[in-house]
Amino acid sequence: MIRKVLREHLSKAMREAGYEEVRPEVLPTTNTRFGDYYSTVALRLARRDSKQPPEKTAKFLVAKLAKKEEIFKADFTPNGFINFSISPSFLQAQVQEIIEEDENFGRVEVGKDKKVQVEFISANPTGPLTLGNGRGGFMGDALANCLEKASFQVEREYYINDTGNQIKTLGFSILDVLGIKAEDRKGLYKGEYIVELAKLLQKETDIERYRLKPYDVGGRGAEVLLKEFIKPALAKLKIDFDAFVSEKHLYESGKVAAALEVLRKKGLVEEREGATWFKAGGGVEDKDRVLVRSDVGGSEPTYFLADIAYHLDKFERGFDRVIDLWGADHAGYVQRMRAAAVALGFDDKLDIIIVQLVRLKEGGKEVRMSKRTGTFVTLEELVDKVGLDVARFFFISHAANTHMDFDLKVAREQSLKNPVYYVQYAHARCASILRKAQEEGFSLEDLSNSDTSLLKQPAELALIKALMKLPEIVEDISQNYAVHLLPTYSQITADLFHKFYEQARVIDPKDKGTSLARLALVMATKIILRNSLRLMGVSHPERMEDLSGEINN
RNA sequence: GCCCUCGUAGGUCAAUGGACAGACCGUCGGCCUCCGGAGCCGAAGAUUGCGGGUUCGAAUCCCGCCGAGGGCGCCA
Repeated sequence: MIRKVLREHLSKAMREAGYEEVRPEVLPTTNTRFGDYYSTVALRLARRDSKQPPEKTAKFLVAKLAKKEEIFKADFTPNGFINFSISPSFLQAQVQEIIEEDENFGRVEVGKDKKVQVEFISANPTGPLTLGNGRGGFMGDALANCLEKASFQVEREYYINDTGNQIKTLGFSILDVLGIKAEDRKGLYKGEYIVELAKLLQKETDIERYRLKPYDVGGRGAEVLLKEFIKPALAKLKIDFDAFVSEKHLYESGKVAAALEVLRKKGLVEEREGATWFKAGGGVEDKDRVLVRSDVGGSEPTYFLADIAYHLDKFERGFDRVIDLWGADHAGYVQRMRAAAVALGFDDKLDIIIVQLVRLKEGGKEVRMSKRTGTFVTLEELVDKVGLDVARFFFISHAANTHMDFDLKVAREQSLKNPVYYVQYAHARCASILRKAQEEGFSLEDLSNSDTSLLKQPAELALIKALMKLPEIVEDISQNYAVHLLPTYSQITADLFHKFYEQARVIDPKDKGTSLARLALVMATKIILRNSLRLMGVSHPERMEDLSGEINN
């Protein structure tokens, strides 16, 4: 990874110069005018030592840098930036490396010997998956893929909230459509799926038996819903989980009660007003949260206590890092979970990502989505309309904290000119060129041994610079969880490939050497695009025709 | 009322406190005797919601206001 190499060189130069900053930032430039990477250490140091102008520090550090003409050239500017340009010979060698590493290219070691858990979707088993679930689902899946690529041992988990009031409500809702009217029908779940669910339940069991026990009907309903609705949907969306953990099971196995004891032993618990409270500390009562409710005889634990038990369980399972992706409707809940994490000492191992909800629009007008009113678009409907690749790419393309609007009409109209096709087309084009080359009698077997030093055109070198950044992207995402960097990166790469294609003839029977070098570059591009698309869970067609059938509109 | 998040070209979004804020869609104008035109080249389009502050440097950090979304003590 070139960024790392530059960092190390700069770091060494700084140590030799007597500066403290051991791991200086080295960033890719946004403008090629300034080379390929740059560092602002000189500017940063100027803050500490105002007597030394940045330019002078930059000049001094550049002079200290070991001469590595075969890897990079360093320069400084009057305003104090240190700029690096990567040498063509280094770039040319990258093409061979990418081909040799193939599927493995992009792998980094940051997560070696570390276990990480990603918990995502965890949609309540009271209805089909929503667009918001899709956003969190695709992001969580892509994040898990990236963490794996960063050498973490990754586990994907779905937490099932299969207990509590919502289950009772589900039970009432099912009974209601079966003709057993609930007293208070206001909060009931509505929609086609409740009717379907009721039919399924009726078929498999004697509902009469449950007539007076809505909670049991709801419990069974949740099981069926998970099995018949949610899990098939996940399969269709190509999201795999390693584990489904049941909240109910946490209760049954005594883990919830055990968690309360842990808190009690640490002196974090207080009985007050008939309830049991978690003491947030700081001597302020208004941040305390209820662990065991008072209104049901002081015996019913809250979701909060169950969640503490759940997280304790996670860490008992030996994860070095736990990442929770929660919908924005849980944002207010983060603070109390964090407080519990601090009190129990796993704060530094827990990361909570809030994924903003998706606002649905129809022809520019907002449509309220609600399981209770039954007006919502399910993830499956969306995928049926625009295709899985488009849906995945679209949801991953937005940073988790941006509020996104989703207009099904627009999505359908735009699905054919979706940026995902731009990337897939570049991949198919690579495949096509390679096929053509074989027809023309070129052997693709040992492209990694072709003379890539013939790749000297600006468009060729620019493309290589993009290709070799994949490991940096993977490393960054494994640290900052910004999976939306992936679509952006793949688009930039595809863009540079298309530009290269337009101005450089790859297959030229009259110039075998250049042809082979360019074929190597095409092969390397194909590998990078394929690896990136895989990380996003998006298909990488050999021919664009392979995608037809993907869209059903 | 309080808390969290967001506000960037006409639209959808990028941009790790760094250099002249980048793409795509849309609009306008070009490019196929040749490896896939689902492509390429060019043009127009931005006072980064508004006002202050911190900094050598702010879309990014802090304060206030406006607008949007979400949440609010014992629902999950």
